[in-house]
Amino acid sequence: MSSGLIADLQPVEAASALVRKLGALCLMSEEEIAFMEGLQNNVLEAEKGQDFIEDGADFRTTFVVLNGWAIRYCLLPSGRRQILSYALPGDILGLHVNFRAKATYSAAALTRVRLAAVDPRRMLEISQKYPILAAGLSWCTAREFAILGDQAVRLGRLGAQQRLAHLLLELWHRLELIGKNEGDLLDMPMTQTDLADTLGLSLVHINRSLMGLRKKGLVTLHRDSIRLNNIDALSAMAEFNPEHLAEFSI
Amino acid sequence: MSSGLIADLQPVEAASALVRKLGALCLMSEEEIAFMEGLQNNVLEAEKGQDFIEDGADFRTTFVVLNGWAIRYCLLPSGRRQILSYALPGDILGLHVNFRAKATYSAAALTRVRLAAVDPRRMLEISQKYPILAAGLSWCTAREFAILGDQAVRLGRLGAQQRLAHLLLELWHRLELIGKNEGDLLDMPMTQTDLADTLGLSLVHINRSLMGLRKKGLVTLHRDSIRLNNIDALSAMAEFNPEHLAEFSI
DNA sequence: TTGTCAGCTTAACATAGGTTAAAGCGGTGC
DNA sequence: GCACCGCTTTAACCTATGTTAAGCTGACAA
Repeated sequence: MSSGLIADLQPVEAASALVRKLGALCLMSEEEIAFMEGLQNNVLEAEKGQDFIEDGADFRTTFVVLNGWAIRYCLLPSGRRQILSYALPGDILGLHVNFRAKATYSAAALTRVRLAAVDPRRMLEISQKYPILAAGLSWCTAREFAILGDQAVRLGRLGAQQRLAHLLLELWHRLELIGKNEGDLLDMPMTQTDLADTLGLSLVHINRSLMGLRKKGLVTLHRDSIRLNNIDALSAMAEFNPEHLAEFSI
Repeated sequence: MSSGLIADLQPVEAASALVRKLGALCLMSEEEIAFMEGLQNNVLEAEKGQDFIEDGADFRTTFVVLNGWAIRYCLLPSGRRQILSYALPGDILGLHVNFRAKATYSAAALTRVRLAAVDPRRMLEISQKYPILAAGLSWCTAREFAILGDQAVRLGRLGAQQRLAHLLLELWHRLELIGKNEGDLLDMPMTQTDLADTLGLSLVHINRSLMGLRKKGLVTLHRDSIRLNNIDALSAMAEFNPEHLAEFSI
């Protein structure tokens, strides 16, 4: 089928999403890259909707998201759910699980997702042997904090349309960093129920707010994606601060 | 409130709430204890209300709270404030600041507070040289995540009285671990305006909710403290999960 | 083709919480 | 002792969001 010319070969993803992400942040040696890739050999797959971390259960594995989306969430005794954050390709779940006995949140696959399972002791090993990688992981941690902080700001101090716009902008910027956006078109694998549980609103009000943004011409809705028609206007109305997700500078 | 510059802080003598906290979690060698104590030599003092970390500013110092309370918060362009978390004695602010150029939140003294300023490179040094300490710090990080996650749950999925009760229980449990509670009496250095900005409510509604909890006999209000009359009943009504703050087990 | 099902949309009505305003209350400085 | 000031408390009224309920739509399978 192939003509045998090198030029005909399909470019293969040269590196895992995590290595590409870290590579965008700091200059890694061949050895460091090899080590990080080696960490991700134990690959698991979770079906859409499947839980792979459970709040309160023993939790001694670190997961790296290879592709697909996952959510971190808490379930309350009353049955209400709060989604804490979205995990995108290259994100790490349970980076600081180390010796903590129990998970403090659950995680589930939002789409079919491929995960690398890593022994957290190997993550500690990184800190001891590879200072550059350690700095990169530390940056990932700081970023996770900033993302969760922004989530608290949305929930505490923004109105419904603002919350929606703010979340869409966060996801758009994060996908931008890992090169998974097509212009201003944003992938939307989550349902409106998921959005409601993320933004502390009811399903009905999520729909109202989405229609409100559409009526203002700020977004265009598609089946599994959403177009951000005016990122500047959205950022202004949502009081969004992209600095919190800003790229690395040494 | 003030200029927020580190240079404004008053230098005073050293102490070590953090070593006591870590000591409760893991067995440290003399050398490790000495190292941790040595980190906390550069002591500063912040007046009540004084900012010492500013969102967006260059941020290359890690702070250890020696005594007093601080808050982490974000200010929105509209002027609204969201308090993200309370920092108590032994807590670390900016543990993962490392090479991240800018702070993604502000921090201010809620009471007069004594802080140890640490070069974040020395925190990285810990990971390389002292595995036990590194595990302890990793535990601190995981705990901060759990606390911030609980804050998101409060804001997203609890009613006003539940949010209040949930926050009071969190603080009570955290103070319990560092031995700063007197029975069920909880220190309350924050104003009702602070509570409002923590819980995503208005000042008036915070007061209504507080009165509601009092009317139910769940709390007794004092000038600068609050008595939790029935921790079990409070935990049940707030759907509070103390496991998220549980103590260490190796 | 048709039935089913998950997810989306809309409407009518209910309520938790916001806003504004004003009074009370306990320190602190003069 | 008085005046001020930050903080708390309460009341009256308003609005954003929740709830319930009912169609709607498109995908998929029999």
